[in-house]
Amino acid sequence: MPDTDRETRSAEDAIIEGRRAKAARIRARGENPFANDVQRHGAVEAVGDLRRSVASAERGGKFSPEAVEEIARGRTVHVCGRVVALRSAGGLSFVRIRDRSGEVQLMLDQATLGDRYERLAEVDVGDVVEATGRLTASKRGELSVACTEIRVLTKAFRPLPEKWHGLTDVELRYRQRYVDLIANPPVADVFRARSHVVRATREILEQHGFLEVETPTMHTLIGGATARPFVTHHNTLDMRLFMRIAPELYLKRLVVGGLERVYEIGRCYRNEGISTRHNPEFTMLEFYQAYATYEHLMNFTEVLLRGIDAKLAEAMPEPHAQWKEARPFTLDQPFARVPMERAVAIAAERTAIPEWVAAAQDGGRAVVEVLRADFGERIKDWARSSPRAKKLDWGNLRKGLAKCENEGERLFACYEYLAEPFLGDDYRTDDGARSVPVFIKDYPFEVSPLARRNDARPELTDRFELFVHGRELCNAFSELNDPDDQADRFRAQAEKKARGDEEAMDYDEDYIRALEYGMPPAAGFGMGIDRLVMTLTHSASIRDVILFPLLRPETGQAVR
RNA sequence: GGGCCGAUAGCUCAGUCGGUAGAGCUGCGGACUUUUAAUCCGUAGGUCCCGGGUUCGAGUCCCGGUCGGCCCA
Repeated sequence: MPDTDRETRSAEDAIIEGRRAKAARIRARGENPFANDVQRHGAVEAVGDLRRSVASAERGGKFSPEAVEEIARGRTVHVCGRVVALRSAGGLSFVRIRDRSGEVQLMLDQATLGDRYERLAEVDVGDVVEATGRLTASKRGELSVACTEIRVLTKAFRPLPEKWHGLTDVELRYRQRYVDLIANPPVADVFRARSHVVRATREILEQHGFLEVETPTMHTLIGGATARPFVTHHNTLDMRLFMRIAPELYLKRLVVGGLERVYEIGRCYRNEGISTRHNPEFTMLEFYQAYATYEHLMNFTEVLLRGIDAKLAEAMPEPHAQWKEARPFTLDQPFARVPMERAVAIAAERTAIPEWVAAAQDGGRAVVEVLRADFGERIKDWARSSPRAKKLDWGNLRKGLAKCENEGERLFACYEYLAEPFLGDDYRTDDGARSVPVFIKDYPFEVSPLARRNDARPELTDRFELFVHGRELCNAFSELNDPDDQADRFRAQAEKKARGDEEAMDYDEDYIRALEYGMPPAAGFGMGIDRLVMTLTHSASIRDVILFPLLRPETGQAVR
């Protein structure tokens, strides 16, 4: 029962109709409202280059018309961009356009343009225009192109969001990122920063002799991390495939193969919840270096992060200065290095719970022993001992400990609930103003199925994670290259899986075979690029650094 | 998965005790030859997220749902 008569015309429809009518007028004159013959005027100049070309005429952000014109010497400039503001003062109009490099004002004078001045009525905010003219400045010191020509290159049918507030509806921002990027310029800066971060990462790794490689993203087994995978299917081979959760095992095969220093920056997929720190697909950097240990990699991590930040600062000085100021942490001083047992002991002391403080004198393991016994009634006193104790997530600490199957998992659980939430508070600069990144190192082997055991204390592994202001950023270790030990660890994982652990790894026979050919001693490193960009640009959500984050599909939207 | 919060014009937001749906920006018409969120005059624009309930009457109260945000897992 179609009911077309009931069709209502919304305000937006009316605007779109008006803009289509303007496009029709342009067509009626014999011009194309979707023209693609820009180059007939010669090369288009980036407005950022124009601005730089007359930089010496600038004083305190303002340009003097005489100084600009003297430098420009009447040369005709040719610019293209999107109209972001439109103001008319009668016979003189101002059009602000933006291209990838910045913004510039166009001045349109009725006396100069004559009849063509009226065509300005066909231009709306949001249109893409082309203009030619000579470089000058307005009386108020705004760098401007005094136009001899302007035309619509691309007519925008839909109106942009409100000019002052921009687009703030978070859902719309993610669903229509193209609008977000136009309406909210700082958003575009974050994605420019992301590109610089990835490039800087490549440059630094190349400098250190690493080879970039690409390994499969569709795996037949689950490995390299503990996470639930996405499952897919290959028709011809009638084979189940998993989207990779990590590239680790393939990269280490390449170390066996003699490439010695390899890295990959690529998409990984984890079939888990969505949060401000998790998107189902994300970008991971992993690198592997033969003849290095996790101690080397701690040093290199500091070099890498400072190097990336320095290159970002060089590429985007103004936004970087703002981000750096807003950061609650600093990269400028040596990162803290704390064994996990020590981190637990320190955290226990800070709770001021007498039993815990006493146990902490004998180290983190002793604290774990105290917690191993049932909390019983003591939990009431414990939880009230201090402001720090009140902040502990007691319910999950208890639940987490109950699930543990061994000493290593218990130490890790204690670390996770006692120490990790406070890393940003506990490791600070001398003046206390900012947090200092901290390497937590020497993880129990039971929670590190691919890491090499410590020679002196085989119940620990040569592994670290880096936390920047409490946010996990990197995970690295000396690689386990003993095929028999690795086979044992895989078996333990397979048993976990058989008991219903959906995040456990599969037994990878081919990987064991590779290790049996001999992998040189090596250390490997993983870092989430998304989280790194969040950290450096002081973004609150991973969705602010992923152009098109996963969202539920739109519902109830009629096809337009 | 749980808790809290939100959804009203294209955008940003008000909407009192349940009683005719509001503003600014945008749009449209007009004035203005140096604007900078231009200004001034006029004018148009609504599936109040969806479904149900209570009521003489629901944007408002109740129930269910959808989508989103934040926090926790």
